[in-house]
Amino acid sequence: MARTKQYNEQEVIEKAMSLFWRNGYENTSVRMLEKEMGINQFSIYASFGCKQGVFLESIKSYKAKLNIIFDKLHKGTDGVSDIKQFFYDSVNKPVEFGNNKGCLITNTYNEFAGLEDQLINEQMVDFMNKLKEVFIQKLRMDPSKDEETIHQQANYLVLAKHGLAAASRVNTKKEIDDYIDLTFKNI
Amino acid sequence: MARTKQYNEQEVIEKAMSLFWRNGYENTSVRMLEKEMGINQFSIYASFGCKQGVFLESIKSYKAKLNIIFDKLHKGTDGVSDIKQFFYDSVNKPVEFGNNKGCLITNTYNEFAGLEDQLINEQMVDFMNKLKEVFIQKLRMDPSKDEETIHQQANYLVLAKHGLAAASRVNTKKEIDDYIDLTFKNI
DNA sequence: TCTAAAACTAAGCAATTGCTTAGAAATATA
DNA sequence: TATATTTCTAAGCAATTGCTTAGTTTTAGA
Repeated sequence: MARTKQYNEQEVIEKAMSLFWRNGYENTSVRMLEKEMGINQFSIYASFGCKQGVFLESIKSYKAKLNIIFDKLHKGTDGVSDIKQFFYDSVNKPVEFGNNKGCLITNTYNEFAGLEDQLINEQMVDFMNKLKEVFIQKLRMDPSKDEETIHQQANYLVLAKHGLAAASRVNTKKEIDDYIDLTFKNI
Repeated sequence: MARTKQYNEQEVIEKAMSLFWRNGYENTSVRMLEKEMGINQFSIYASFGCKQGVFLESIKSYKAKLNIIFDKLHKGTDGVSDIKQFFYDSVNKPVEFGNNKGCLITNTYNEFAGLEDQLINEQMVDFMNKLKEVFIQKLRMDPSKDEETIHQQANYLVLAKHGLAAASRVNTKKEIDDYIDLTFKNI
């Protein structure tokens, strides 16, 4: 009945994600997206509605990638040391898929922290809660910890993970490793 | 010989600082600065050269304010517990001077982490190094710590401080306090 | 009191932003 | 093969960006 799409939406979102990851949301223009995604603005808007639509899809795609290390954490049976391994994975895996620095989610969290974008904030809070829940589940594996300690430590770890992601954009590997090591000395 | 300035440069920079602190650099336009500073664009450019000039002066002004708690840390004689108090001060004092969230330096650090702005990066690195130095000095007060431990812990604390500032923009007081407490548990 | 120099106002500059649209090109079905 | 329908190209939209400038107002010193 009509002409066929010349691009694959998942493929072009992957490219958009990489660009957003490198530059942040505001510093990525639709013209830059055009070039990176290899399709015209018309196609971008036809497929994703608006710039924010492209971004939200990019985040979804990123989360899907993250699920690899997230699942690993979920399935682990070693409690705290699984969380520690998750910290290491978080700073190492991103290098594997795209060589971009930091974490797209955390970068976004920081970029939008002051502003009040409901859609984006939802994505962030959702992610943070999910993270905290898994941490709690892992911490509960240690029977010596009471519930209050567990929640306190979970709070601590979520913020530490957040700080780690921010640090991984600029700090050296040694600084990062020192940080992770000492973080878990407190647990 | 000529007309006198109708504004005080330090006063208007104070207002600019508050605006940058709330919105970040990119999300603050020169039109917004006009309104907040209460002076015309001509005056802004005459006094500070360019938008970035206003920003750099704002950062200087912020650092000066920060010196109050920085000096307190410097003069302290209790080593690690001075650092811990500095962490508490860092999240409480900002509320006193302007009720803005987080830390302007850290916000800037995050906003410019990906980009490569030399002038701004200089300011950031300078601040981080200064911070690390004081931490090292305080850690050395404990004679049981060897130099390697001191440097490792200093690295850790700088990153923790950074994460804390980011967290203080969005997290609750309890989460923040949990974080500080655990951060110093094993230092 | 006059005047030269600085401070001000307000309009305007080109470039960039996110987004739209008119029209040409392609193609699955009738 | 013909056509209806979608995809694509490329130009253009108003709004906003950082910054400039022509022209007016103010004021310290001659």
